Amino acid sequence: MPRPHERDEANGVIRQRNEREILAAAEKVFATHGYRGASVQAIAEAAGLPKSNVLYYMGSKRGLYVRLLERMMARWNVLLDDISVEDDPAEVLEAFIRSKMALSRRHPEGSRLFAAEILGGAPFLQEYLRGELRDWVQARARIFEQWAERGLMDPVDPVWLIFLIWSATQHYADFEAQVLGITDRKALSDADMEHITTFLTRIILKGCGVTPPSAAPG
Amino acid sequence: MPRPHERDEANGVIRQRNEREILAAAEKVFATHGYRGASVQAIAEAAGLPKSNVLYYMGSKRGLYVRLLERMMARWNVLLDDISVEDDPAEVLEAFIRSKMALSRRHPEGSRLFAAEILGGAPFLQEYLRGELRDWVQARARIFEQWAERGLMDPVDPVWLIFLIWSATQHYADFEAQVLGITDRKALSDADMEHITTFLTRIILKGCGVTPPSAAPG
DNA sequence: GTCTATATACTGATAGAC
DNA sequence: GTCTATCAGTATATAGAC
Repeated sequence: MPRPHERDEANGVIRQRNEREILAAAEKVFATHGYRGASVQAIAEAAGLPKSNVLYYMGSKRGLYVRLLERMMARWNVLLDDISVEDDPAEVLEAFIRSKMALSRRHPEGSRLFAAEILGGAPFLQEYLRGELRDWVQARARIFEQWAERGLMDPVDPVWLIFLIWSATQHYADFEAQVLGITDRKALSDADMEHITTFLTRIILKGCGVTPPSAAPG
Repeated sequence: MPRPHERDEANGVIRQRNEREILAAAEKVFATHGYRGASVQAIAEAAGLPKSNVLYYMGSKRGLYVRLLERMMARWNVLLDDISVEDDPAEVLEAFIRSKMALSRRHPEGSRLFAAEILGGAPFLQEYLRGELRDWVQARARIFEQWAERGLMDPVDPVWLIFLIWSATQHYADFEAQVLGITDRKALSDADMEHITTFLTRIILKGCGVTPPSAAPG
């Protein structure tokens, strides 16, 4: 009878911790170097484990990468709650900008991993972009159009508006190195992020003719 | 006396053409896979040349990459003409957005190459970001502030405004795969780019309280 | 100037000792 | 479950035939 397997609970704990370490390390390495440029060796070193351990836990480099993409999509999906024509445009747009900024803030490596995947032509995410995400964008776009018909905002192209919000908010994760270099910072503080969120909300809401929430009576 | 070297002009033409092919191919491959992920082999195949030919012309992978980054910075510098407090904010901001969109349009691979470099922490561009580019941003920022003091635009943070314009315009090159997937297009047409430029100009100018050029009397 | 052959290091993945 | 040793394949770069 093998002795080392006796305490399964303990091993489960070790496994959990190692998997967490590997996923965190891999997210960073894939985000920095892209799929091809990332090596299992580099991931293992960042996780403080031998290379074969990483492959033992994750099966393959490809499987690990797909798992990370799916984890990021899941985080993303949390934000994708439905909206209705009856909602207040200002509140919805501000919540949209704010939650997207919070996601970039909480998961900068995941955001960069996603960006690297898109930059490389989205070889693993074609299906997601042309399916789930397209449907989500078009549903929101229809609501924006109805708001414009009701005179609650300018008749701007709703899809370009969504892309504008995405690009403006992702920028602070994806181009962090540029932002920090130019502004002579070592990191963006919570206060910085709050200022940027307020700034973007203000420009975008005013830019598409949405009345701020405070001015709209209940 | 060696014979093959007689016609230097002809060889010069071949060299020029090969170098051009290699640079174009390398820009694409580096943009797609990042520095580490790109292989000289893949670049050579894309250029239709043997691998050692690429290294013969370019010296090393690293040298080729740096040369491409510098070429992109040079293209960029063309846009960096000085502006003055006396200029019209609406005209300057529109020209800024329009020229940046044109650059993304003309050199999408270069734009993605730059994006991949920043995404990976800008290991080759630290100096440029903290020097030349920072100075350029701060000079423009000061002008924007003076415009705000004169009541020509809202007192928004000028640096965040520059980042907003950069992110919104770069998006259509860097995240092209996402834009095409979601909007069910095979490519962005010139008309699309013109619509997007008009859209962004409208939102951003209105968003920061700049009066459009037509409304401002000479 | 151009290309084949090769040197040396590293890649993802696996077999097998413990 | 964990790690060492090793596989075949590919990486950058160069030496040398033509």
